[in-house]
Amino acid sequence: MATIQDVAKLAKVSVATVSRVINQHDMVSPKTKQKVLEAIEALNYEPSALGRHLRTSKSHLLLVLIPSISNPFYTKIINGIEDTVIDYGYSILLCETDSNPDREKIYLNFVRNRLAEGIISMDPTINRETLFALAEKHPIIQCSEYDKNGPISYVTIDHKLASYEAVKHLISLGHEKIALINTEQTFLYARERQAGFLKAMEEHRLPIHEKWIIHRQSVSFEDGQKAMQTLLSLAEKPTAVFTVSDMLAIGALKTIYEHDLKVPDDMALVGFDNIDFSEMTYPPLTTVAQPMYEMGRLSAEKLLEKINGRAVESSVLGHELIIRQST
Amino acid sequence: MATIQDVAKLAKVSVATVSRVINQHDMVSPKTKQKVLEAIEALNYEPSALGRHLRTSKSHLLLVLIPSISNPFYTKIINGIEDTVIDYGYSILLCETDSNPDREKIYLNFVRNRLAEGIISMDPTINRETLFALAEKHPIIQCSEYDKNGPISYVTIDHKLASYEAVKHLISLGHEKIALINTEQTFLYARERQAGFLKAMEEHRLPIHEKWIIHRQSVSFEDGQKAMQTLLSLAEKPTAVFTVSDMLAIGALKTIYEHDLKVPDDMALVGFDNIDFSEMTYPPLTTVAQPMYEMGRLSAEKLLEKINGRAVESSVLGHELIIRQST
DNA sequence: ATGAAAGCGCTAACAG
DNA sequence: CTGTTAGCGCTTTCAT
Repeated sequence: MATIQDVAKLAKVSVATVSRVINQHDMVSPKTKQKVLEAIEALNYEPSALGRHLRTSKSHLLLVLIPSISNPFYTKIINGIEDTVIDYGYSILLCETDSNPDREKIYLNFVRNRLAEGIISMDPTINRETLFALAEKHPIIQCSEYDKNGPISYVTIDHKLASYEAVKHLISLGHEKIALINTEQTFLYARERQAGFLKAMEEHRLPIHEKWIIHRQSVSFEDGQKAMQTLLSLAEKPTAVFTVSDMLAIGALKTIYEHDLKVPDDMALVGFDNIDFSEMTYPPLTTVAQPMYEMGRLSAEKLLEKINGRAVESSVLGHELIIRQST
Repeated sequence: MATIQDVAKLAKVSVATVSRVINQHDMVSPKTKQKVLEAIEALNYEPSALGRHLRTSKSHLLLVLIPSISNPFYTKIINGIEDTVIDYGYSILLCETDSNPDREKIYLNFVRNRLAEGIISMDPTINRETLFALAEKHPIIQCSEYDKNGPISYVTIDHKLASYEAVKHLISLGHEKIALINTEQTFLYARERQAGFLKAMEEHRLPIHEKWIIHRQSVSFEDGQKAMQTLLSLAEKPTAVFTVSDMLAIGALKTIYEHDLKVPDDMALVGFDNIDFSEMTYPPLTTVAQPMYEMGRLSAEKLLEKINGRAVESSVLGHELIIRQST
């Protein structure tokens, strides 16, 4: 494998000149440049990223932390991130934490050992103190999940308002017995969306049954199925359900059919995220659209800004209630 | 940021000794080791991956090339890859090519410039010659998509047999008018699956209408919808459709409903991949299960073997026809 | 068991 | 416009 030395030797110039040609520092005469280019060509030379990284202390790598790559919500955000950073010569180290603290530790260390220049965290289960401590020395952006009064800039939507509107929609359709399928309230988004749900219910003096508020550990299809099974085993059943994720809603939908009930007649259903699948279900899901691609794009832009030493603000993006046939 | 020099100075030892402690080369006396450990602790020192990489010419990074992260088929494979490589201290550089040659070029270059130690390619659109040339100098494994007579080891299933069985299943149900929704035949899997389809049809002397074989550019929901629209606009319509991907099948399913037809009564439907969502549709999809996680795991293991200089064989894994209510 | 020193491949300050 | 040179932070002989 040819090095810059080999090229210099063959072109009969110094390594500095070769470096100048490579990096387009154009105070190189056309003929020298030509010689160098020919040598590069002849040796099939490619500058080593390893040498360059050490010298410049820049890896051009960004850490992206997600709980699970199986949720299309995250993959859309990743699309936005990747499309953005590639234009700046950066790449992403995709790290699925699976909410496993050991993995988290390994991955977070990538920024401490300079392998990554910064972090976009979408993992709600991550240890806050660790992240905050890291943020003192390294550029970090939180995407979707964030800490209101923490030191880290974030990109998110107004979860409370969004879920408030979704529940209001259900109420406007005449529903009075409304259930909530949520994840554990350790996550901010879960607390916020629950708050929005409660606000809408209270405003309309609707009954809030403890048994109609289900907390599941994650947002998988399976959790949605289980949650709906619980709901349907109740003596008094709700007529509508608001779920905090399309994945949960789709699982719930399946269980509803297995009980020979009809959506939305026997049970109305609202999801959250507007993943592509949500339009493909039967009936298509009413859901809250988050601007996922834009969230990714913006997070990436902010992180790059931060890496370049500039301060960045947090952003709260808009959402939209998409009304389809499940309500 | 503390370096190994700082640690050495504080502990009053040489950098070599610090390095020995860090890397557990234990010909270090317990007391010296203790001193070093204390200095590391005091300085909050973390070895720089950049320095280490240059010195060892190992980045412990692997390139994973996928056409699109939105397809759950790939995310399952990535799960398998990530779970495997993390145990060996490796991480993955996830690169979505979007079938864009410019991106491909950028990403493939990562292995030429030593940023990545090897490649797992799942991209069918990638330029074969480029990949083959690269494979002469760098460890590469092809996953799912592969080249039969190429120089690169691969992990795949028997696409032809799998689709043959799927179509036989349709035939055994009494269907005689069977359509195929495929992608472009530039991809090996598309050719193989089409061959399996044709073989089953010919074996039973069933009519093969040119108009019943649809080729779409990708395997998105939208392509499935469009393909089914084409099929349903025909004067003579098929009674069953075999699609080469669950994503296509799910899109097709939606279009079938929009035409007020019933599945499987008016139109039977078979997918491919057994993504989680295929069980969530109404009715659940009959599909061919690929061992996606295992494909990822095995690809990773083979790549790591290759990086360590050992030769590896290709593997053809088993598949399974999952019969559900769409047929 | 420990240290001195070379050098991985590159960039950039400085000199000319 | 070009060359010399000093590292970036680490690992690893080779001595001792």
